[in-house]
Amino acid sequence: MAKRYWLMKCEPSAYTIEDLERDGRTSWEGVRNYQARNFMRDDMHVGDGVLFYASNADPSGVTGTAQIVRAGYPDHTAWSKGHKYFDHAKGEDSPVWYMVDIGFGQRFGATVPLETLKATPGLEAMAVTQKGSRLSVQPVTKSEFQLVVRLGRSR
DNA sequence: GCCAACGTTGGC
DNA sequence: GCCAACGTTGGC
Repeated sequence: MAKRYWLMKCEPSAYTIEDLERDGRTSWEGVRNYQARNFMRDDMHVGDGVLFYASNADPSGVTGTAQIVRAGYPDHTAWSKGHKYFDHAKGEDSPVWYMVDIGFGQRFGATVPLETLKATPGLEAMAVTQKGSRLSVQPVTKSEFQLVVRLGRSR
């Protein structure tokens, strides 16, 4: 299985690359979008690379990297009553929502801002640089991943 | 905080 | 199956 690459968004008020550096690894629960769910359930594999993207941040952008350390498994928070991600329509017998675990990779010296991503040749096709793109889990190519890492390391 | 763009829901 | 209404996302 060839290694794949992903970009995952999170608001800093929920979780940051600094949190991941401290924790070492974390579970990526709470995704309630079918397209993102499909990527996590079907296409993510241990060892895949992840660009960690801070949304609604100042500035928004890629703050570091991670890797998949556990492939897709049912998101139990969807059927935990009272949990903030509880989804009453779904039962434990037929999981609808999935999550993965990610491990810390590296923290960039500074955020690679969205503005920079948009202005960098070779990154034009990234979903995150498209207007109106809201997908919180999205595939990126190997060259896009490597380009962003290079931008991050030089900061 | 504003608001445009998007995804989902539900009436018909 | 259409589409208006609604809730959410996320840049600014």
